Amino acid sequence: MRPKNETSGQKRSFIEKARRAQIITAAVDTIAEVGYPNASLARIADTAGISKGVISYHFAGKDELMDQVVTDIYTEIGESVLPRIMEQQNAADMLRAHVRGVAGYALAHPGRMATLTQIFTHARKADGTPRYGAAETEALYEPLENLYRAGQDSGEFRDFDVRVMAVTQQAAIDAMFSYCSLHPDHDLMAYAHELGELLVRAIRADPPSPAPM
Amino acid sequence: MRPKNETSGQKRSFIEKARRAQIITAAVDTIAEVGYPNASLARIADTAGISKGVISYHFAGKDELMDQVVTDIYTEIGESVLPRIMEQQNAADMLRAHVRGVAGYALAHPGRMATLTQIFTHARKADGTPRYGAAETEALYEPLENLYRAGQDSGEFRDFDVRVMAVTQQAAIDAMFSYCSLHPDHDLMAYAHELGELLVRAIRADPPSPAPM
DNA sequence: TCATTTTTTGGCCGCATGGACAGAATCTAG
DNA sequence: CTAGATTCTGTCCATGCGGCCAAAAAATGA
Repeated sequence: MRPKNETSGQKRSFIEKARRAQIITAAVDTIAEVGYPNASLARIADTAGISKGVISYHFAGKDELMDQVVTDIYTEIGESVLPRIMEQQNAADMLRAHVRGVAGYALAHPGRMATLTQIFTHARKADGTPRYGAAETEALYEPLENLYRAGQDSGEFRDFDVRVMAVTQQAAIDAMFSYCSLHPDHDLMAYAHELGELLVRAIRADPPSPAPM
Repeated sequence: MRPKNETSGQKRSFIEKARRAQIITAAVDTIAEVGYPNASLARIADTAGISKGVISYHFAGKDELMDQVVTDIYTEIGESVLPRIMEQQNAADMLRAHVRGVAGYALAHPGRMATLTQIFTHARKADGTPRYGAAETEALYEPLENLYRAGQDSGEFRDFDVRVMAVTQQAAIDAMFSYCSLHPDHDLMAYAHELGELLVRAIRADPPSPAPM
């Protein structure tokens, strides 16, 4: 029986939420450590120190659990990065803030970002097609494209295909995490700084003249 | 018993090679169609129209089969793209030729490229770690970095971190394929052209003056 | 032709997975 | 204290995997 969450009120609901949160945390840690394909329900339960059946009790299945993990991390990233972007004064700095902000979040919450990409790349539906496909990535591209267009309107950025650039920027950021997790000696923030510069130069407007001093 | 391939000579060897090639082709087609996680030996054998045991007879295991698939496609790409790069006269055009050359190969051999990335991202060793990791990607980055350095030496390119750029370019190309396979309406060559421009601009030297006519 | 070798078949094995479930343990309310 | 609801445990199950193998089939060579 799933809990009713109706008349029982606050305390029951709190326990319920706490258990779910605990399981989600265990899922994140497990995926980050052993990768999605090896993060079985049994292993996640083991990490949480509970029996496997508890997961089935609190979640409809592995799919719902992964959905929760994704939305949890996703909203957390947004809350962390968006303010940093909004405090910038121009589009180029916003772009740089995006790259560095995401990198900063990854540093502050090791494994969270890796877990997200693990789920995105490995989770599949029953028929074998990727579970998080076009719709989810579209949500990532849209704000980037708005940023590009704002820069184009203000004259900061040249004319370019915003969709290609959005795909490229997102892929470049993903690759940054993959590479830095594989080569821990490479400083992530330094990488982010360099990548931000690459991206800005790729789309900035041509300087009308050799800017005089 | 595995064949000896010693005194028996040509004909036996030819049959052996043909079977292996047939199986490899079936593996590529299967992975491209249903994705690596669903491309079981049984399914690959089914695609090839043979019994599952034949694969075990001609290959040591799934790992060796995948190794063959990877090296086959990989050398084929090199043979297709390298000449196009070499006929260019400067580093920027070489970079553009690289992007467009890989895109052209993907168009000429649908599924091959997707299969390669499928194997890279999903194939795992027994312990769960990725089977194709740092060493394989390093082989991809090295020629790119040499190209960048040549451009830097000639003054075409500015000073930048060649490693970050190599990772970024490779990731951008991978993303191009992922995106275009998900959105078949988006023209791949047009995308490649746009991406080439983005990448060149990201690293080209600052124009010393508004180039006079 | 027929013995020998090479190749293929189809089924079996051990293993791991996600999910389901009966029953035990725990908590809550009267 | 007790009855009932809630939560947890451990086990069982069907499924699908890669790999293995005995025996059938086909190819080869004398």
